[in-house]
Amino acid sequence: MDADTPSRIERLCIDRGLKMTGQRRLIARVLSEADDHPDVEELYRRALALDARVSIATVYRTVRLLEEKGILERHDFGGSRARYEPTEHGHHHHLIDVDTGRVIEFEDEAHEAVMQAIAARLGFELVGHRLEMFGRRVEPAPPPPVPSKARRG
Amino acid sequence: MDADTPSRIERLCIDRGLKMTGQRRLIARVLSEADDHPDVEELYRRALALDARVSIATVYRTVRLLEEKGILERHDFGGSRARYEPTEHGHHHHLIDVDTGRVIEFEDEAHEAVMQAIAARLGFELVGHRLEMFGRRVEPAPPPPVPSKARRG
DNA sequence: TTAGGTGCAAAGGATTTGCGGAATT
DNA sequence: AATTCCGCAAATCCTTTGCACCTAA
Repeated sequence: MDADTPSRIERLCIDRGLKMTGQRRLIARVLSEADDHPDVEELYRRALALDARVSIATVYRTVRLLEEKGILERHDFGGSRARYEPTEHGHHHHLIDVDTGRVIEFEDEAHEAVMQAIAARLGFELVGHRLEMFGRRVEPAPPPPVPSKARRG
Repeated sequence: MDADTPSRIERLCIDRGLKMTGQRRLIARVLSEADDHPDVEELYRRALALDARVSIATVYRTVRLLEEKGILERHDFGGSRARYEPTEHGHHHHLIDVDTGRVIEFEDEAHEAVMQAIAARLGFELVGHRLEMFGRRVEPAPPPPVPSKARRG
């Protein structure tokens, strides 16, 4: 993606009337190019690699702002820090590979339907829900010698 | 529950060979009597009310120990601190009332089945999962003057 | 007796914030 | 020009820990 072309997230920011500074543009670009679920530390690292004129405080502030604007979603995948991803593709959930830490996204209509049904049964209107599954690959090749970084929250 | 009768949690601790100190007995009792999902601060408060000889550090240590032993489950309901509940009744999940903060527990076989199916479809063996729903009570009375509820993402 | 638990206060890690200077509309 | 933002460092919040003392087994 060209550095001068407004990134997808930058466009969203503009649409919502946010003042676009150099650092916001930068962070928006990093977010737009991410296809994973980075934490603030990681976003900061990626942003720094493109332009050193950012502070981690600004990344925190921006990420928070974008979450409030509905542009970003915050997740808790069990680690100690929050991880973010752009709100875009329809409602989906996450399967975390407990051996590698890799996050697989998925959506499932049956599941959505069940959610609605459960809420209704309990007398509630569903305004949101969150699902994380933790799994282990079924009979993969013998696991690599990479020590799993078991971080606890 | 009599203060001298071992609480349910205390029994579990004994079964797992944990050294039972006065503070552990106390915390075990508080946990056994809780039917909600208190955070450490709250557990500490309740314990203090029964016996002042506890420190919050011990509550933190105990809660962590019991979680490692599988006696407690830690939850993240969106607030800033972790909340705990005894591991007991079968696998269940939580519906958080977004207006009152109240937590409703439920279990649902259909949902469990769907979980398994999703994991299998993705080539994983399910080792755990976490589900939280956020909802709002549906009132039987006619809807308020504001007709359309703008769906927020 | 001895491994392990406890209290206190200090340390830690993630995130927020006050403030003076700087950039955007 | 007015408003909002940024960087820095200090502050917060929740949680963990080092250390000296205490206690269950």
